[in-house]
Amino acid sequence: MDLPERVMGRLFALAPRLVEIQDLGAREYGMSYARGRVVAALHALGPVKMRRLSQAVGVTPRTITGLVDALEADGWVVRQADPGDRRATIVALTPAAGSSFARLLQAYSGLAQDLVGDIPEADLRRAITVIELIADRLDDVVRQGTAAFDAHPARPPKDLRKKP
Amino acid sequence: MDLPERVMGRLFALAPRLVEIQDLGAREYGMSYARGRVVAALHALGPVKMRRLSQAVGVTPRTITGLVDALEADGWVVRQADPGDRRATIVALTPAAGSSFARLLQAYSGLAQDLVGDIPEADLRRAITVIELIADRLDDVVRQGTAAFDAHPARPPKDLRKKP
DNA sequence: AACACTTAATGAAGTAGACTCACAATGTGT
DNA sequence: ACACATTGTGAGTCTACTTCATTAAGTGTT
Repeated sequence: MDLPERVMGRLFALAPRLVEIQDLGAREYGMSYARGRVVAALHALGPVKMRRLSQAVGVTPRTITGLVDALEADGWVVRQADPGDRRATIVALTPAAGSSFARLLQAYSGLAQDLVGDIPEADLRRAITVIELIADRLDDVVRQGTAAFDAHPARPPKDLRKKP
Repeated sequence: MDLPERVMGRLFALAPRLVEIQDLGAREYGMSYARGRVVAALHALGPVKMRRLSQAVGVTPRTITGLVDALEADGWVVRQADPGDRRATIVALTPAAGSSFARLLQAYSGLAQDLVGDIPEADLRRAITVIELIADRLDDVVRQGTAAFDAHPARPPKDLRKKP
């Protein structure tokens, strides 16, 4: 088996575990994975409009409405009017949520130490480079949709699926 | 920011994209991400009991029942009686599904070439080592549940959540 | 100023995937 | 033979996600 395949295979296998560990962390703070991603985006971006938040998280605007509803009910975020655009809503972390999330980030920092703290610096730097390159290129692939698979004509074994 | 944090941060950011690209591939073949994982597990393991399949995929037995129901309706898998245990059901890929999935794997192989085919072999090997190490250790963390976070007492900002 | 067009957020309705709990059928050990 | 464990699934619920439709508000054109 060639190397590129193996790298991607390992990463694909790792992905669900990375999601799971984030899910565990989020639930420890009374959130779900999806809501945790919203809080993380807000932590990184600061107060933003709903529309922008939905793009950052990678879901439709309608989905963000629901997630923000839930986070607002639990006191994680507040909705504010946008002074410059009366159609828009600005979402912001509450101060309490900000410090809660900072604690969660600290826990992840400790986890990171446990996981890779003993690996030589040079190797870590190389790994970061590879991972970043994959992330950038994967971004393009995702943006172009299914183009990566279109070269290989694909059909399910039978076609008993419900028609739209 | 220290290196271990950065490595894990990049990986956490990469995870949703890895999932998304697998979702795209699965949908190209008329499946969803979750069903694709079931088919992938069957491809790797061969015919197995429902129970074992649920462990391989990492969901409850009840969830596998539903996924296999759907895959069976679309002709991806068949249920067979277990000769050695009349309680058990053995799930197997259909021949057509086997070759369909092989084509999907080929598409991923091409994708892997596009993504990291130009990276020096030595770097790829190092990256694989790091990723495998993380996967192994993360496995332990996930198995131990939330222990990694328990050191950091955590509360949501308010406690307005519905009580169980 | 009035018109058409676009954009922002959300209501309504539906689907998929995940969970827990309960249960009947079957297997296992004392 | 009896108690206990295991296997798969029915029933019911929840979260996250989608699309389509709607209301309100901004933007641009004549």
